[in-house]
Amino acid sequence: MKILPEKTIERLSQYRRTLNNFYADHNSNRIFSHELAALLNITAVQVRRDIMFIGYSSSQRKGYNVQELIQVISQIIDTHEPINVAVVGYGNLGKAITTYFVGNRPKLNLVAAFDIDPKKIGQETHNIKCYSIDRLREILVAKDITIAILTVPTHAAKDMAKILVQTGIKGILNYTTVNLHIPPEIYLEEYDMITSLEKVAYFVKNKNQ
Amino acid sequence: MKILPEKTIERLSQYRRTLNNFYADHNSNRIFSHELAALLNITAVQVRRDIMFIGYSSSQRKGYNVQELIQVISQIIDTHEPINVAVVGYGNLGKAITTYFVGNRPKLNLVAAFDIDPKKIGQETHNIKCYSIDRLREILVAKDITIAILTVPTHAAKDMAKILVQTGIKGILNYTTVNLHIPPEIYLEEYDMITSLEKVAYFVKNKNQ
DNA sequence: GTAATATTGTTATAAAAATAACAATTCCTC
DNA sequence: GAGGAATTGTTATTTTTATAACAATATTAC
Ligand SMILES: NC(=O)c1ccc[n+]([C@@H]2O[C@H](COP(=O)([O-])OP(=O)(O)OC[C@H]3O[C@@H](n4cnc5c(N)ncnc54)[C@H](O)[C@@H]3O)[C@@H](O)[C@H]2O)c1
Ligand SMILES: NC(=O)c1ccc[n+]([C@@H]2O[C@H](COP(=O)([O-])OP(=O)(O)OC[C@H]3O[C@@H](n4cnc5c(N)ncnc54)[C@H](O)[C@@H]3O)[C@@H](O)[C@H]2O)c1
Repeated sequence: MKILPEKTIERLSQYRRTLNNFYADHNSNRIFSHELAALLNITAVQVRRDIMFIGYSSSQRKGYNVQELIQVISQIIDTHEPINVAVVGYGNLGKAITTYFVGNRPKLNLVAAFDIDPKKIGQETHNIKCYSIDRLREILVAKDITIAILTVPTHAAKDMAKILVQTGIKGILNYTTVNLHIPPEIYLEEYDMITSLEKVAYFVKNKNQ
Repeated sequence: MKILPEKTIERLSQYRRTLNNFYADHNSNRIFSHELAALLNITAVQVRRDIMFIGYSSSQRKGYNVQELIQVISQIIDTHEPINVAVVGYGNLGKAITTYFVGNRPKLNLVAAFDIDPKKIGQETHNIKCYSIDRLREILVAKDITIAILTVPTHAAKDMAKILVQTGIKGILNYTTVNLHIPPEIYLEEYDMITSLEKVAYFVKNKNQ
């Protein structure tokens, strides 16, 4: 299948989460585009267009089959084999993420954490161990880890990204407040909380214009 | 000034952060559009266009004055009076955020945290106290808090949003994996880590297409 | 002092994303 | 079973965002 737009991929992830909740709550196997849209604060057309993109269709006038839709979305955004993920930097944020992710997605396994601090190394949360950063390459290979979530301190981010690239990582989700420069074949997603908060502040301030 | 595009606001926040770092590192007061762009992995035109939007200009051929540019950006994205922010839900993520924010932005003050758990109430990090959620309205008013960062468990998110709306909050930054439904005059920004990670996984998988 | 070069500022164009419009279909009511 | 209503699927349009093109200007090299 042709590669899908970024925004569609983001929404597909949200659709799946919402559909799972919907199924659990309503025990209904049918959902209309406007129902799904309302749950996500978007328009029904948007939903239908995304669903068109992924090539799924319902019999008209009946709404979508919830289970089927979940499956079709999963076929697109999940991989066949589970993807293994590591947290690099087991501090406040790294630990929060580790706790949070455990068991969250069947095909996205958080399988290791790394830190440089001897006090952190050896710690364990829900069977996820924190390893010494010195063992990064060894463990990445051994556990077939392809994605890293970067939560080291700002000053260490650049070097750590370099090392991750050298070990052959395929994707990085960067939560440090440093913009990384890595080869284009490695997928990089960056998120900055302060930027989000400043955005909220700006639009709160300027909402009546 | 006319309201600026969302993406420009996001980039302005990033520009300011990058400019501050640049100034500290290089002790230079001049930066070219292509330098700033390279630091952020974007194009020089994008930078120049954003700077045009905010009405700042350098004398041609000399690059931008770093300090001035920081100031102009600050005038736009900062408020005159500092904005006060609260974290609602003092768990793993809420605590991480609290620790992280302290002193980070001069005009964005994280001034309180809230929780329902008696064990959390009364805890203090860097002078930020965790209050009982029962005192939400009282403290929001007393401390003039206008923005809330929501980090309660999923099941409590909906109700908490309702309460925040009732107390007259102006903006919410929602980190729970629940899409909120609040009146349009309240600015809402939502971010879901799982969606980001699933996006990375998808584009890692489909990078060669 | 002139030509070449580098850089900005701005307009023009393209690409991406969202919304609107509407035909086709199914279901419901009578 | 005719007519109306609701819903999907798709094309058309608009809006937003990013990129390209390029004139204007300052700087540098000679
Ligand atoms: N805490 C938050 O809510 C938050 C929010 C936004 C961004 N961030 C960013 O996330 C990053 C981490 O924040 P935090 O609050 O968790 O900080 P933290 O200091 O609690 O954690 C950082 C961890 O990284 C470890 N570390 C240091 N150097 C390392 C290296 N070379 N290799 C491996 N591990 C190393 C430290 O030992 C520590 O455990 C920072 O860059 C911060 O800017 C944090
Ligand atoms: N931890 C992460 O890295 C992470 C990442 C993405 C999203 N999230 C989301 O953030 C939220 C919090 O995650 P967490 O890992 O910090 O969970 P957590 O359980 O550690 O923290 C939640 C806190 O909220 C408090 N709380 C419960 N009900 C409350 C109420 N009615 N009012 C006020 N406080 C209340 C709890 O006492 C607890 O301290 C969840 O919705 C989760 O989905 C967390």
